[in-house]
Amino acid sequence: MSDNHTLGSLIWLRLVRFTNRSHQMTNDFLKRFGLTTAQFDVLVQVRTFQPLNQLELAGKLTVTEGGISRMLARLEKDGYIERKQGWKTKTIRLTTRAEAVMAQAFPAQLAFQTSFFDETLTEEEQRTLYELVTRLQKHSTNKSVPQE
Amino acid sequence: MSDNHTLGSLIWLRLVRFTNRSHQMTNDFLKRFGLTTAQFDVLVQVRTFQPLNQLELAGKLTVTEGGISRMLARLEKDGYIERKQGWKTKTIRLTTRAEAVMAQAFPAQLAFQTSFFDETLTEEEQRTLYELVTRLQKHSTNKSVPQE
DNA sequence: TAAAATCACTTTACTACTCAACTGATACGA
DNA sequence: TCGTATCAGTTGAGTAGTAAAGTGATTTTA
Repeated sequence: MSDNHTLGSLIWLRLVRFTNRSHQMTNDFLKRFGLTTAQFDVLVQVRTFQPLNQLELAGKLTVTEGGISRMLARLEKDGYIERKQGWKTKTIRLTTRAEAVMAQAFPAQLAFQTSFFDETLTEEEQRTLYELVTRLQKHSTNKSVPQE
Repeated sequence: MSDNHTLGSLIWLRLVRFTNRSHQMTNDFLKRFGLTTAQFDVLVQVRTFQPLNQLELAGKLTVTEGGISRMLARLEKDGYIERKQGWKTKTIRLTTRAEAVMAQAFPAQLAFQTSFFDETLTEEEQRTLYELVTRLQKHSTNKSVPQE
């Protein structure tokens, strides 16, 4: 281990480059359905948890309220979601158009995403990776930034 | 394993949420040095590989040429880097100001980043994770998006 | 019951990226 | 020597995010 790196920092770098590349390729892949990676990500969450409000959705996507507000405005304009102002909150649902697109896009994207892993890791290795990454991800939601 | 998920897609989701959260927390952490995560990432690469040109740098950061062009324009304006027009290419170097900032920021950020891993995984587990992620990352640089 | 707090969401100004069209300099073939 | 190709970098238009201030309707409290 050199002065300039720790095992953790090397893992971090690989993770960032990998997720970045995958994000770009997923964007490219999803073009055939007229969706971006971020839009697809939102639609999957809405599809799974609808009806839900904006704050709940922001939490699930690890994005701020402001970010969700804009994103949903675009998706609404494009006819993918509906927002209904209820008692204090806006309730989000997929439109039938989005349901139709997702019925095609979801299994295709699932297969594409899965191929990244199936082409390099055995099932045993994937299980190990899932366990380690799950611990990391759960820890990161509790962790806070140290004081200055 | 349900109809809606594969092991690979579950790993992917955890990875995206984890890198996203870490990115946000790193932004927060680096504020004390007046840097963003993206700027820090660029400065580390320049520090390590200088002198280098913009295309080389774009490759290392898995970012497009256009993205690097804008980013470097900002960093130059803020006095962190210098660009010298050579035979066809622009050669990038850190300024003494950036060297001074990085001498402080680099070890601090290294320790912060490392803590994410040291607080949840044993050294043995980190070694395993590094090996698996390395294979994934290398594979992702060769892989291409399937035809429509 | 009028002022203050709360709550979900929006907006403003910004960073950071994408793709694709463009610039400007050098090289090269007819 | 005059197009033409190439090549590094820039730019325009757009998406996607951030932090922080603002809105507007309720609800609490003094």
